[in-house]
Amino acid sequence: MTTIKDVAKLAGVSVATVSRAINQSGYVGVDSAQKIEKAIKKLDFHPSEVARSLYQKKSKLVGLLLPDISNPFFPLLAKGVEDKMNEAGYHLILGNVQEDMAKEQDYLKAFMQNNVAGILSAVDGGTSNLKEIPFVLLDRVATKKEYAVHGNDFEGGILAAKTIAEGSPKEIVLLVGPKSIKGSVERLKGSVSVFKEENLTYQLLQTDSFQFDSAKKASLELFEQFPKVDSVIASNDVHGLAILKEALRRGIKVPEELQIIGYDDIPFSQMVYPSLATIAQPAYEMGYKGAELLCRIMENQPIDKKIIQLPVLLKQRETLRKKE
Amino acid sequence: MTTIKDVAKLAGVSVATVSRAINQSGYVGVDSAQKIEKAIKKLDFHPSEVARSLYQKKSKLVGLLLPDISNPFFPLLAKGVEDKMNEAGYHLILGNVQEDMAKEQDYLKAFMQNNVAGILSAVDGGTSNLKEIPFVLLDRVATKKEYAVHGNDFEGGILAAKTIAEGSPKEIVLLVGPKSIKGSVERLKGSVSVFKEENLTYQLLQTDSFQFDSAKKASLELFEQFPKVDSVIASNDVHGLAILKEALRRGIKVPEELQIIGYDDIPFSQMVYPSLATIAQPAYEMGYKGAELLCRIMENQPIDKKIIQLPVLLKQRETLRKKE
DNA sequence: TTGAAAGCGCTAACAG
DNA sequence: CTGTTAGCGCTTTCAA
Repeated sequence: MTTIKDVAKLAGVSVATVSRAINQSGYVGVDSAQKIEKAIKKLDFHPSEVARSLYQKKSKLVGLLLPDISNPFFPLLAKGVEDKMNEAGYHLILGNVQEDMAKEQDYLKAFMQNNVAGILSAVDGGTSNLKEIPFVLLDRVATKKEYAVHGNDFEGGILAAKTIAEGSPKEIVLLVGPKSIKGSVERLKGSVSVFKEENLTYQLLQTDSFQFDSAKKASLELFEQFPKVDSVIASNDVHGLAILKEALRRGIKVPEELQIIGYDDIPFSQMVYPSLATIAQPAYEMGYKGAELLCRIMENQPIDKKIIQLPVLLKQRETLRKKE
Repeated sequence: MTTIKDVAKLAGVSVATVSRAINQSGYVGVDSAQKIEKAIKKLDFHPSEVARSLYQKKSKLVGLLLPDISNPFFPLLAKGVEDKMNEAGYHLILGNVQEDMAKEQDYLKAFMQNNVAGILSAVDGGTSNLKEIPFVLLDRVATKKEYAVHGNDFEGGILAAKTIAEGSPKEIVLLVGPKSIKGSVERLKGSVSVFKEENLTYQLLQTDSFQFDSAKKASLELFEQFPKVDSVIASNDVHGLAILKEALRRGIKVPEELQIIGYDDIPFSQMVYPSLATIAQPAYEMGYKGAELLCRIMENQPIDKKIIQLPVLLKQRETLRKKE
């Protein structure tokens, strides 16, 4: 490993000067600068981030906590985060927290031990003692965190319900995600408000999580418990797709006999036939905006909105009955 | 931030003793140990990984390079890597390299600057000057790397072709992934060997990448260029699903008029109807095994197999015509 | 069994 | 404009 010392020696200057040159801080003579640049090239020198962050008590790393990387919504989110962070010169420590509180704590600890400059989290667990590390919550807004970027879940719930209402539903089933997640509750509220207004009845089916196994399970339960269901609002696209598949398997015609709407708009929702209607959340943008917000916090820039709510969007697709 | 010094002071010993106690290296008196433990608890002390890795010239971080995190194959791989690495006390710096050489180099540099203990990569680019950092290649085996874990692509190609051959194919189209990726070539070879043997004709359709946009494009091209196609071997499941969707959209009966087989076995392949037959690669296991191998290298343990080839497995599903 | 002290590679006063 | 120097928090000889 070549160090700043080697560069200094080769360039015939002191390490301080090299440091100044690298960081463009303080004065550096023109010829010194040239000699240093040459030496750096020659030695293929890259300053140690570790040493730098030891002194600065702040690294160029930020932590990213995800609930479930195998749900395609989150890779998109992660990509948004990654792109913005890379632009700003940061790199990510990834923490995939399978809804496991212990793992979350473990990661948070690791983040601190590595002097991360900030944390982005799409996990709603007990964010406990994060002292003063800049922290931005993504997607799932917990109790009362200061900074967050999330979709307008209430509005999403309304949109989904209104859309379903237009397909002359006789028996609606509403899948509800984990109650511990605030977004689930908001969506439910939104949908229910519509049903109340339109005097529609509905049934609830609680799901354990947003994950695959839960989706499969829910799709079986659905038809068992509600054999006459003709309209489903799924808690996310993974669930929506599972239900779509199960319906087709049973020979139920979609959307004639069963209409389905999902949530998220993951890429696969367009890759099935009939394509899954859904409420789109801008996952990539959410990540990107969250990262932007984090950058502002880290750089002590003025912040106009501490909580950014992104609009959701109805994607009319083939699992929807036409308006009468 | 509380430091080892604070602990030492509170425990009434020297920092050296605290260090020994933490790392269980060297002698520590019983009562010293107790006092230290108490002090650590009381101060909620977590040793700085940054300082440790500065001295050791090795951090508890490992780099993970992925070609495309939005392809569900890779999150699974990543999860395998993450699980094993966490068990071994490591954390991941994630690098999502959208088939972009510059980004890859950038990440590699960042990995070095952070003193990563090792690198796992599913990207086949120019791994250039990695000095002596332990390095394991995943999935896509490049030229002649020393350590790697990958699926048996040749065998996979054979399996796919044999399976298709059993469905009395009249017109076979074989989608070929990027030629720069060795796996694509191997699979092609495997499939072709079967067709030769069985005296079957086939057409090739080259695809640009393994990603979504490419899949959509390929699905359109396929039916345009080969309107009479009745059997498809897709370059991966994303492509397989895209073709399945397009076929259904066109009213083509699957599998009666068109049989399809994919590659990878991503979770969504089971979540469509008809479910997509595929050659399963054990993504999670591949990640896990790769991480295991890396750990062995990092700890200088003896290594029995430098290149681990994982078996692939045929998943008979509903997009396949029955044997006559 | 323990502590003093010398770094790991870099940055930031502070003199010159 | 530049160099000297004192750390950042931790580990590890080397004496005691």
